[in-house]
Amino acid sequence: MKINPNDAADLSAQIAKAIRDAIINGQLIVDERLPSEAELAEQFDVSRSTVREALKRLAAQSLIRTQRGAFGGAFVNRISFEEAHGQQITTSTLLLSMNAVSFDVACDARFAMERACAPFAAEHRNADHLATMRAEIHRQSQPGLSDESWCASDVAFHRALVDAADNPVLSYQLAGAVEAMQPLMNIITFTARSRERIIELHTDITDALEAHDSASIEKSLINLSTYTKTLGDDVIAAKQKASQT
Amino acid sequence: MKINPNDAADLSAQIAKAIRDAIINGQLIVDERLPSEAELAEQFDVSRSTVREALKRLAAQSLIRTQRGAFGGAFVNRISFEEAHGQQITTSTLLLSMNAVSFDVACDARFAMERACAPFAAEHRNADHLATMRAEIHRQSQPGLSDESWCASDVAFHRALVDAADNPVLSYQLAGAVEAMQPLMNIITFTARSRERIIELHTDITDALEAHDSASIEKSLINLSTYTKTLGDDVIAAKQKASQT
DNA sequence: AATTTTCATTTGTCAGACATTTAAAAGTCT
DNA sequence: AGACTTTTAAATGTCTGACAAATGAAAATT
Repeated sequence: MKINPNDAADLSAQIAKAIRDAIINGQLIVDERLPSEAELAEQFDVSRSTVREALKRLAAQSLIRTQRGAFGGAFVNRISFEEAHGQQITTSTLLLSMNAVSFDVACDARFAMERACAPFAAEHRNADHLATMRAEIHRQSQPGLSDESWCASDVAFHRALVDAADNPVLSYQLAGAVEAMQPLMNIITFTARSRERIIELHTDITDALEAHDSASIEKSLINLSTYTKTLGDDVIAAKQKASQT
Repeated sequence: MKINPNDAADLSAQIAKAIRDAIINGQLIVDERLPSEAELAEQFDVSRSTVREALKRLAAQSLIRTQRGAFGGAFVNRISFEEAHGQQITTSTLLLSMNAVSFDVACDARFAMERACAPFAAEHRNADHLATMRAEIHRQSQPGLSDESWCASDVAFHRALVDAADNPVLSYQLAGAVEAMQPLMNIITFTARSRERIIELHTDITDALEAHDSASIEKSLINLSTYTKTLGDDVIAAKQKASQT
């Protein structure tokens, strides 16, 4: 593990990169203990503070974890789906909010990916998934539900659909995309009428899932995507009109 | 921006979280300058080293960038698709390699997501995309191509297909998934015979894309997925047989 | 007016100190 | 001997103070 003296970047960034590369290409394996901060400082010929800044960078990416005490230190972390998922949400959420991604583009992406789950979900869904989805539909149909609760239930519904695919990689990718979309979805005001329509589509999806009918799931998801985009466009049009007067 | 005195976590982690939250919920906007390290140290009542460790954590997530000099400091960073993409690859690659994700599961996820692009790609593809894909197919058909070059070309081919969807959110998600899969794909030994078959399927995909025929793209992608899984299973079976003797 | 110099501010790095945590090792008691 | 307590060494966490290096603004000079 060497750092490049010609590199213009900060020393702590260079050291973080060196260690990160060692982890990625397998020179450091899961749960292996890194040398102590003092040893690393000596190896890289920098101060302990600089090493610490490098380690904090790696910790922020969940690449290492640290433990205090005599036999503690920094250990290569086995990154979990949970952690990866959390990071993906942070990154994707900011990416969408900071780069003026249009509602339609985000909506297309989200439902396209969800549609990708349909065949697997149709095959692997079990009673639990169906029960969760029907329970969420029931919650959604209760009058007086706050917009927040509605959205939370919507996420839970789609989450169950994704999980029905029984593929942790898809779940991790999709759940991240769905949650990252939430802030954008919040521009929509869900009227009683639109909720009714969405509940219809949710019911269609659940029925199709129960019938192992992948094609119908996809069809309903396309309808849902189209309808959601309509709602979004209406809000945007209303805003523009309001700003013109 | 406050830190919670009851939180057991490291001070630098708490401070990083406080600033991260402020960025996520919009209290700090893009390109806004954070207080100087000395000021932050005073605000949070910690030492400058602790503040610096917190800032390095945020820098590792591309949430801030720092600049030296009189009017420098830490600025809220507009995270780009490039950066987000890079981070996703790092995270996903490690996630797959560290969590014993089976070849089949990863393969299913990858091709399912790619299939999600098909309808959009069929609609938005232009001559450039087709040209890129045909050029990669041509490269793939050259004899004596090294395994590395073959894989690189394969990635470029699929990247072009994804980009044809003309949806940056999909591109960012998909390109990450495809690249993260590469290390797993490397277990496969691409014989001349298997390359021939894959080139056939690539040609089918490109032809269907040219014809705006989304359904055929999806069909070919399913075939490609199935075939790739067969190749993977063969390798795994061969390994098991070898280890038994 | 253009150029150069000075200067204040800020991040990057270093050195050394002490606090805190932790598990092993040593000691003590029954 | 075995269970419990104390000690101890090693590691991270935090703080202080210092200096280097970069950088843009302001002042001085040509």
